[in-house]
Amino acid sequence: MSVKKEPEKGLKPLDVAEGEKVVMRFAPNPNGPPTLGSARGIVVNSEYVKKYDGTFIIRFDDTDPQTKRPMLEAYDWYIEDCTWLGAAPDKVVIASDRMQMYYDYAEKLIEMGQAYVCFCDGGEFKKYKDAKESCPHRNESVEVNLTHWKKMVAGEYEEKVAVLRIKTDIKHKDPAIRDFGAFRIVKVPHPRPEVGDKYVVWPLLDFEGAIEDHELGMTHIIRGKDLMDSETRQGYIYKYLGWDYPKTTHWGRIKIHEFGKFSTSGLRHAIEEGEYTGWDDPRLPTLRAMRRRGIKPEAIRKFMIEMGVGETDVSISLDTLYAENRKMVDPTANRYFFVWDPVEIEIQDVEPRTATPPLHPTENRGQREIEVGTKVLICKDDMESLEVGDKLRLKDLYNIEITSTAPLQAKYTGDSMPPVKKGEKRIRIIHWAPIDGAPVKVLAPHGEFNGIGERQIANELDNLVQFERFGFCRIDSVDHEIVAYFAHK
RNA sequence: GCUCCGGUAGUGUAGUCCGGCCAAUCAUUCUGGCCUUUCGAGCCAGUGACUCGGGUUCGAAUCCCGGCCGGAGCACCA
Repeated sequence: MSVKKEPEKGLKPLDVAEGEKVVMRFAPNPNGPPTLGSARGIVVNSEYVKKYDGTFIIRFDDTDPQTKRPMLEAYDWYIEDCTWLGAAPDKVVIASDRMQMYYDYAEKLIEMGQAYVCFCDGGEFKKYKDAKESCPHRNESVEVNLTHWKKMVAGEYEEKVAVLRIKTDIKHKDPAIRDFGAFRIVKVPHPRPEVGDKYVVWPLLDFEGAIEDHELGMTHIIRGKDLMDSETRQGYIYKYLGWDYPKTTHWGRIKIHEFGKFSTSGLRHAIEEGEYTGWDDPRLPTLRAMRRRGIKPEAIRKFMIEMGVGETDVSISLDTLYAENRKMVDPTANRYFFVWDPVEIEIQDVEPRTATPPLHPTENRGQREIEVGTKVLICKDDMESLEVGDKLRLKDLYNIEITSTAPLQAKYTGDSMPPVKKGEKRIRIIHWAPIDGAPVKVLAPHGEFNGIGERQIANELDNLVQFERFGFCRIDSVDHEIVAYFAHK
């Protein structure tokens, strides 16, 4: 009766029947690499499957060789990225391998009198539909429809001439439901070589999905709310075939502030134009880019799970994801100095020495060693605010006082942190780099940064480090120069 | 035009099914403070919300009706 209102953690429970074995799927069209948007589907579905010890299936809905043409490499990329996200599939199904099955069911439905070949063009059919009237082809006999269907499959009609429709209720109050299309003709070969030009008649999503969800024994489906009407449409197929429909949940659109609106085809075009370096360019919302930047899969999982499954459209900022990632990497990320837009500063009255800043401010991970002569590099940004007489501290090195700005010069004023008097602001601390440090390039979503960093950064290949006062970066390569990908502050 | 769905702080969520424990949870952002060493990390604190109007009720974020706002479908895309 009175149920406690405990704050609920994670995903809401699923409606699972006694003894039911949960089967769920993620069903992308591989027309590009998985993005942060895909991650929601991957993570949430796989998380439910983990929770209920079920089966997680990846199904490639690749039945459109033309408009949203699949990309050959993307099939593997999906598996790769799912595995990276901790969502390795129990089973992988490719729709374009299963065409005969779709044809068999189509034929069966025609024989039952529940599907017909329609020769109306789009506008023509819409008129009938809007008037709640049958088109002339709807009442053709089973025999005639079968003949037409066989000619259609055999490639005897041109594109757009014929389509197979499922009979629903032509007078249904919702126009979206009335006699939807199930197959159309596309004479463009499929990109997969094993499929190629074997088929000219391709199923539409509502049909393909309906058949597959039943064939694969799906118990629960989570999908975008743009597919809400699908259940009603597909329900007719299920009714004709005597099947039970899986339990469905819908979620709203997800928009990410940092990336705004993007389309796979738009991104592909921009990459081809050389606007981006590739599908893992740090400015892109792909999972490959996230991985390269050092975003942990666990952070993405947590982020998506906490977002939950709601029907409202969400417009989120990546700050939350970054914060999650930062918590995970902060204890293990070593600290280094990286000076972008470096300028030289000469320090007078000082002996060369070795600075030994700690690798981490709180974890006891040892220290780095930096040889310092009489000159160091500091950021141009820091330099620009300096005036003669300013006192500041070079972090983990010593204190200086600016003596000249026109060649930038300072004098050494002591090793220890000056005591802070009450009410006074603590001395300004800036970071620096040795004059003979390693060249470093940072590729970030907000631009490219070039400068000099500590030489020891070269030992951190593939690790996530923090460049002090700059942000967390993954060291991507250490060849002639160090290349780092920016993760977040 | 027809049909469907949704609306809790800047953002995302918990709570809504089964009204009282909700002057509303958690996270993030923002602001401020702390730190013998990051103006950017860390630590601490603070600001900040039930779309509006009616109704039912002793009592409504929760139930009902209406308005407003937002989203989606009506494709030979997925």
